[in-house]
Amino acid sequence: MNLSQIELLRILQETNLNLSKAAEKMHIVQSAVSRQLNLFETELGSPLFERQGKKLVGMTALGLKIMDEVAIINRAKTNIQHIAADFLDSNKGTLHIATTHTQAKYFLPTPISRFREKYPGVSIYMVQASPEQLIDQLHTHKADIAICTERVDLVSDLVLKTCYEWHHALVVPENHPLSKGEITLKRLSQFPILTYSFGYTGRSNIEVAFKKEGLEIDIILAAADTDVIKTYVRLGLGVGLIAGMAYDSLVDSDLVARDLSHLIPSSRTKIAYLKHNYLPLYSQHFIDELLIAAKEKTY
Amino acid sequence: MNLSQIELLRILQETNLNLSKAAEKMHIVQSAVSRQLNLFETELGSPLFERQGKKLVGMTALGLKIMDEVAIINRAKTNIQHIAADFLDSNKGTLHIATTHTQAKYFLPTPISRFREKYPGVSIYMVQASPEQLIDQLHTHKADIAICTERVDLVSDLVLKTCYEWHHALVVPENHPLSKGEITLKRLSQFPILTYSFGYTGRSNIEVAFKKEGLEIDIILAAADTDVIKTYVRLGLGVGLIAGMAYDSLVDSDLVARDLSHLIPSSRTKIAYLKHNYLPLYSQHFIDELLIAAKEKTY
DNA sequence: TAAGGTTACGGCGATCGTAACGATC
DNA sequence: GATCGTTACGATCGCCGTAACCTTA
Repeated sequence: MNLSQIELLRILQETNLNLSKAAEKMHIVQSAVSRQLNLFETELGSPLFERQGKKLVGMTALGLKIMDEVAIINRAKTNIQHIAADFLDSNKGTLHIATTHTQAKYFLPTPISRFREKYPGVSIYMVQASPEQLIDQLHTHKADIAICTERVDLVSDLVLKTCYEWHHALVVPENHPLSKGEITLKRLSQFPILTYSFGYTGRSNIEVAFKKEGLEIDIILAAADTDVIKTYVRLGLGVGLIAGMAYDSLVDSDLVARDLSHLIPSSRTKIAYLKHNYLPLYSQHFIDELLIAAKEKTY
Repeated sequence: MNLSQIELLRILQETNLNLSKAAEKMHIVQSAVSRQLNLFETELGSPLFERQGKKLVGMTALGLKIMDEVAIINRAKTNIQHIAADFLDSNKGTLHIATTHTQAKYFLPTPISRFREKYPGVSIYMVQASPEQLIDQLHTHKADIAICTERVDLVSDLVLKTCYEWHHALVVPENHPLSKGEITLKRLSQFPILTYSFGYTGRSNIEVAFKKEGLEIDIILAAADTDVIKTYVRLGLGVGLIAGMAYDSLVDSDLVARDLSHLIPSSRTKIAYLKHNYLPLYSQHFIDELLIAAKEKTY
């Protein structure tokens, strides 16, 4: 048994049990991969893969049992490499951040630019994704840290830190009836609403609030992106329900924002990363930076 | 990085950082070990060990950080091998049981002989040890399963199963004053006592019981071994406090046993094994056998 | 016939063993 | 001088790549 055989198993999983593609990923020829797999199987004494003819079509019971351990080994192996690299120069490295549009545009700029000043040697990669995909990005090691609001509570192998709490805001054009007077859910529900797509940026809290009161809402536009919402609010299509931090009093001076914290439950934006993954020192400092930035703002 | 380098690190720990002994354990010459260590250190970019001259005298901060991951990899590696071996022939293998004298003599014979009938291909090794050592036996992989009463609750990386609950018994020669009449702690405390060594077989519960009543006891013999206690009870040195299951009405017919369940809190004998270790099927059946035997008896 | 996998064979490189040397107690 | 570790060098064994071959969609 050796580490490349272990890695091979992982890669085979990623490539739908395709030896040729696995060979490509490992930068060796396909025959070598075939041989290594057979060697490993004969060493263990029984096959790890179901075969139809010569093609791999699935894993045997043994294979499945072993894959857990394989994942553990691969993780620990890269952890060792990361720990060592971090130890060598803790100011150098890469940081892959997965997040949604709202966070990327309205929250992250400050902490990221501060972080860049402290760690000019760290290359930052931003991966924008839908909330559902964020966790997957972590699991597939395409991202080290995910920042988002929805759907992160379910998974158990994540470390979660609450970053900040925020409220929704209503945005309407100036002179819109809702720019004045008391706002209630009932009054809100009488206007066509523009807000986030399902699964995005606290959308579920909006659902909950209206449902509780037994009110139907007419969502005529659901976007992943606050800017799209604002654009159509400006065009008069309806009223916008957006995250509080997404209202910029300078740029959006033609819109009126009104706090909805008394109507819609607050949302929590969270930082998530894999429990068993090594995070370099600078990553931990980045998280600190996020938490500091979060404290400075209130939405 | 390769698996033998990872294993080398583990073995170096076990051998007090002695390269020569590590080489011996790995069945290669010492120079090869030296080279592999240097290769690994240069691959990672910084040393893992503190050196005085050429001798290894400790681990660097990096080395210490990495050892956790090393342990994980080694464990997963042997797990894979065990899983495969188990899959190949689940009726063959070895089972190392660590336990104390009392369990070995009075509890284990039945479940072990039943187990041997079902799994004649499994070689059973019994490792007798003091309760303190038992957990260590698990950690050093000298034992797969530990069975004992004391001091197993502290450690977190163990799976614990309560095997059975038992009470202490008093044993005295026939015609001894305590062979008749009501027994109280106070009355007991007036006789010289023979019982288990500290840390053994529910001894701590005895301490607790007397201390609660503010009674001093005069322990004139503390043994790891019930038979020693009985022997000296027979010689009239004092009264014996032993585990209920250690009284055998056939062999010990010259002694009178009296239940102390109303005086001394009951003890729990537990089965312990490492959380992240693969247990072969037969081991799990052995545990089942233990639990069955436990139910059949009452002490 | 293209795509995926196996088997045979030759060559190269990684790693081992021998051995001589250096250091420390 | 005994113990422990490093370095040099030759030999070996493992693993890769090329290539021919097999099988199935």
